[in-house]
Amino acid sequence: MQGSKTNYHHGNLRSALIDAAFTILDAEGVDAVSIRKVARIAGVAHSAPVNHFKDKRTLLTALAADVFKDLADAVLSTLDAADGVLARKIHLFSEAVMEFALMYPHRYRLLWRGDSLLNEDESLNQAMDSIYDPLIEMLSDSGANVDESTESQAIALWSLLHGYVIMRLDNILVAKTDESSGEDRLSAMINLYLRGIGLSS
Amino acid sequence: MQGSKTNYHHGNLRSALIDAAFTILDAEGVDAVSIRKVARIAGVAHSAPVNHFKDKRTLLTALAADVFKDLADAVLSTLDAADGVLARKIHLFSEAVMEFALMYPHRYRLLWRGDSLLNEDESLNQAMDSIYDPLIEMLSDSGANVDESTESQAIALWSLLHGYVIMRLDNILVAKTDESSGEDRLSAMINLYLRGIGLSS
DNA sequence: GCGTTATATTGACAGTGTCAATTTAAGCTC
DNA sequence: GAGCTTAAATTGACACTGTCAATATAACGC
Repeated sequence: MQGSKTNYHHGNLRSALIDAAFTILDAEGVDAVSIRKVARIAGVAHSAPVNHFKDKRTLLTALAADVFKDLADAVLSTLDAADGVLARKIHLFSEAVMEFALMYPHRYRLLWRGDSLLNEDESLNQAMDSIYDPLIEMLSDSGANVDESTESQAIALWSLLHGYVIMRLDNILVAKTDESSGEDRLSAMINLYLRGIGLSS
Repeated sequence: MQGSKTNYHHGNLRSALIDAAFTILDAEGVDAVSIRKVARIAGVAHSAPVNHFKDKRTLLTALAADVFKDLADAVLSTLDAADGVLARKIHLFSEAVMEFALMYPHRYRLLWRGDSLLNEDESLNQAMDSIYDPLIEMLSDSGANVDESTESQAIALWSLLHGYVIMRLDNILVAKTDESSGEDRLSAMINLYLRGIGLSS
């Protein structure tokens, strides 16, 4: 996605900054990501990043867009390996999102920090669509026979899934009742969803 | 909940600090809440709050606990006004949460900033239970006849609801497809849920 | 009234985001 | 290649921030 090796003063500082930001993000969380720390890791002056990200918000937004794209890649590659059965695909979709969130909890959290991001940013919205569009497509050539529109079904799945995932990450409610197998509970919730859209049981 | 009028140096600084924090929170969001600003509004020195909240996390956690309690109050008072039909109660429950979130978006967001809160804090968990327990109770003497446990049903509802609400607040996905009536879409999603737990259609 | 303790102040420290002025280097035109 | 233009990076400053230590002050129990 980035350019060549070493063209300018630094090379391609932009991607170096993003790499550094991800390192901090993964290790210490969103609030620990600071422009100056990122610059320090990349080995440039504290104000160098301004040429590539005018703001902290802009930096975080770029990160979030990358995360959305990575999440989409992870999820979609899982779906490819599935047979054609919709219910099965939905289960795989959900498990893939969950797996990603557990692997990169801070990256996943960043996606939902709407108050720290430029929600109108075009490349962010494009990255979100890279998940949403396939989801819509998956649901639209389905056997689901209910009057809710496909969009509603997609939003419902995404809502249910995200709500559960974030509660797992924060250990809210879930941990109390669910000492053992989170996978099973996720699966049960997806079955509830499937019944809701009129698929199997 | 707080004590008398003016006992100590300031009176009851603790609640004054919380009031100030809510003022900032509502106006500018979670990230704008700072200990020093809160102290300034309350008219005390910048280090005075340390006696009541040793940390910024501690302050935010106290805020979140208050918000959970307020949300519980709002939701439960709505439920009281309902007849005994479970499906109706679930709709009202959801609408009440949505309404609260739209009225106090930044307060609602704070509830889900797990990485800025002391998730183990006892009074925070107690405040969460003040919503969760009635929800469990509501679902348990239900006519829902499905093998998922009541806890799973509660978690599913809460997940679905929160996921949808936060997407509305961030204008993710929802706004794209849903220019007009968010209320209707919420209602449709709850119907999906009701069908999922085996209630009506 | 006196000591103890809770509460508030003051001052300092390192760190932050952002801006303005400046230097450096790359790219382009002739 | 020389010279100009512009992008990229540096430096220094400003007003903030959270946190800590040392100090002062007022309330309370006795």
